[in-house]
Amino acid sequence: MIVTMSRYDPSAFPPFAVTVDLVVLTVREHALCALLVRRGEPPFQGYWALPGGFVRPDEGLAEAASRELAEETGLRAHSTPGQGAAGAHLEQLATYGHPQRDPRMRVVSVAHLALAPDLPTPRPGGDASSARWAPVGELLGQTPADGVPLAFDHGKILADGVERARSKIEYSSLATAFCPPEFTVGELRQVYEAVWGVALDPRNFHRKVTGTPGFLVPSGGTTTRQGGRPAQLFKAGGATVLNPPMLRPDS
Amino acid sequence: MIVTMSRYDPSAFPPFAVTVDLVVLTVREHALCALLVRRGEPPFQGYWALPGGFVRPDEGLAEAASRELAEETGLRAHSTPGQGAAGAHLEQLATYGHPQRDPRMRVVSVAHLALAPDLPTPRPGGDASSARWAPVGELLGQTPADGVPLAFDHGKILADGVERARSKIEYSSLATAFCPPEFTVGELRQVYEAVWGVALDPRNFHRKVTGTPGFLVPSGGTTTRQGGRPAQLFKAGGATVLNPPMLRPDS
DNA sequence: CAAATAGTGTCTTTGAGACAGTATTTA
DNA sequence: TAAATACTGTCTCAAAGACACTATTTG
Repeated sequence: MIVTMSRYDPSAFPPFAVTVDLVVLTVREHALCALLVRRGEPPFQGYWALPGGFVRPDEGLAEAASRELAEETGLRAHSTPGQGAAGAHLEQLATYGHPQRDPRMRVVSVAHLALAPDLPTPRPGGDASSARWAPVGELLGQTPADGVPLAFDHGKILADGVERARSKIEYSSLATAFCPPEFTVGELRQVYEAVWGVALDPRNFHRKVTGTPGFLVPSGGTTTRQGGRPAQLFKAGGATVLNPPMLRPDS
Repeated sequence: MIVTMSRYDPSAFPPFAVTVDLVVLTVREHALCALLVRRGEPPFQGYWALPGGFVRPDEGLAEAASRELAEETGLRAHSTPGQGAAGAHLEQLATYGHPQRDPRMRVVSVAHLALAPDLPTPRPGGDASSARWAPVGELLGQTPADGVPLAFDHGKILADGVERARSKIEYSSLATAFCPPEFTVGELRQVYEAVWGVALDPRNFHRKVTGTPGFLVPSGGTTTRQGGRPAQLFKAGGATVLNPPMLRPDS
């Protein structure tokens, strides 16, 4: 497939397929989990893969990612944090275009990262034969026992997405994207603990997040769904950048 | 150009052109500057644009960006900081794929960010009729008087690249990519001041960078090229992540 | 000499981490 | 009652910002 082309003549261009792949993350049962779908046909038939699909001729990249997300999960996407409910945070992650990443032809994939609160049960969309939430710890070589790798270069894409999420909750309010519309400080702390895989001091965490301007806004109510003394309920505040940032231990 | 396709059949895919565009930044005369080339043909004939070109059928995205960088500047790219000399830092920035971003056809551009030390004079590559280093302050609406916008969506791409550079020198050693192989603490401070557009206290800056483990390594020599008392020369150290980070004033 | 840049020291304030202690619920 | 979670306060240490001071060059 050699195509003669001049540098400024797009009518003679080498043809590529462009897809979007999604790293959809949530926190369930104190673990960071990613949405996977099982491939129904070759290549990599029977392997688990990230959800995704072709970008249509007349839609933008974010639009395609948003459409795929809705097809796979029913979530509506937005790029500002704090909506909760049936919404997920969605942002572009990176683009993967190794010439042989798809054995059939040249495919460039624009990966996106979606962060969502815990959802009922995965809803397989399109023609994927099934879908599941997989703890990322079991997928990223930390537990190589479970070891069937993901299809294509999706293991690398997932690792990049997880790393992006881990670093972004340090200096942004994105951790609230993993929470329902109203949540307690303890629930937010469990998000940080699950995403970072560390234990945080509940007392210092409380002082920190309630003292960071614009991070949390009291919603007025309280809840005892975590047991113990009733906890104040909060909504995400208007701040998107945290100043000072949350500090990840060790690193 | 409507193409019938099934979700998993890439032999019936909607055709896209894929390009790489480069945000090449350097610091000259105390100002952050970007490399621009003038377009020789429509659309946007006579406008300034970011350098870039088509990805070839058998090359990867980083490979294409590296090739374009060499064609436009003669720089060899690497993705680890501190090489200096004829090398530039190169990393993927983001991908831009609005359906109408190129009036001729559907083009998806994978933008890359390159950081280079001050270079002799721009070397127009390919068939660009000329090239220049433009101070980014004059391009980003901060001085709207100079006001001819860039071609396509390159103004947005440039803004995203500058923002990436500004934030990345906070927590990484990337500022050394703007320096020659050996440099003084004062020269490194001028890089931070030019990229951030602020004045920093030379004494606190000196204490900070020399106290951050792995950031700088004394090379043994001294220089008086900045005037005044001879200054120690340093090379970039092995650290890529700065802990604690450099703090940008105000923000 | 003055002026410029390099480098050190010192004080104050902010904030992170450790952790004691109190408050309010459920079992 | 014990146990769990929510929250407040206090101490210590690290580091950022302000800035006085000394060191070594050029003009």
